[in-house]
Amino acid sequence: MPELPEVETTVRDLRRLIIERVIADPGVSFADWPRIIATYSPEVLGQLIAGEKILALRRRAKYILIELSQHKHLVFHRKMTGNLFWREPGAIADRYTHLVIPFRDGSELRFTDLRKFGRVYLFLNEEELSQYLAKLGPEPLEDDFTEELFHQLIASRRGMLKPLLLNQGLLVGLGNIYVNEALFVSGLHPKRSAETLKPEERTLLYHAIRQVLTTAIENRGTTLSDYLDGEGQKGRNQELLFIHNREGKPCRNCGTLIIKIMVGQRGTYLCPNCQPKLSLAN
DNA sequence: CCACGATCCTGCTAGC
DNA sequence: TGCTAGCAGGATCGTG
Repeated sequence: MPELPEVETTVRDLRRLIIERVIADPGVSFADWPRIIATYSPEVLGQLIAGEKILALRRRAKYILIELSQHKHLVFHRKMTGNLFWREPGAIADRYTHLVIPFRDGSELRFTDLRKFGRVYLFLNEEELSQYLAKLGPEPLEDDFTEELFHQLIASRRGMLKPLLLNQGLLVGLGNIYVNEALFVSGLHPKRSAETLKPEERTLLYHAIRQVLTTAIENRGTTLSDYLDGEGQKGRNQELLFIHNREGKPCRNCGTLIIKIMVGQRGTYLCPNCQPKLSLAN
């Protein structure tokens, strides 16, 4: 579930909440599903992070990067239903908690995940970290993600737009919700082959992607059912979605009823009027 | 390069 | 009401 805006919101929250806190010894106080920890056993992870101070938090793609000393990094990916939040000392238990990292002050970092797809990694140095992240494409909201770069990335791709934009090797951060939204905003059909786009259509898509992500961050992310921010609170972008999860409802632009189809095995919402199958001028 | 299916899990709900 | 098939913010791997 969490896509770029949700991960960004969580990172900003946790930055305020856990930087400077020191991890207790041992560094793992609860772990009931060892597979959640991808790189070590719960015991070894607990030893490796014990006594470490939280120095910085960053987001890369949909990963939350927590920097410790000597460039050690705790890295979380929440996949579909994972959440990461900070709790005060003595806070009541959260459902679906599978990993707890205690701080010396008694507060906790809790990783919850209904479906158990989420993962946590510990990388011991910059080298290990960057090697793991090397597979990822550029960040769509960074300054170096120029319109020119986007044109280059997709101009000669023959795949359908929808699965292409979900590919984190091409560009990162988009998931099912925001791809659906961005294609609607740019008036493009999800099954259009990227190579059939005219330059002006690629430009529309470029700006739609950035607009949709930026707006969602301003609204603290989209909570359809499971997503919670760094304090365990819901986002509010779900009220502003144009088409995602709005099958049978009127398009906010033209009133045509929104339909749902499957594209690349993912539920795909679109307005048949605003997103015609072929380009308008052919 | 591209499409498709299976896989990792649990919970909810549409449809019978 | 009760059951069950299918789907849900992701990503990876194998096949053709």
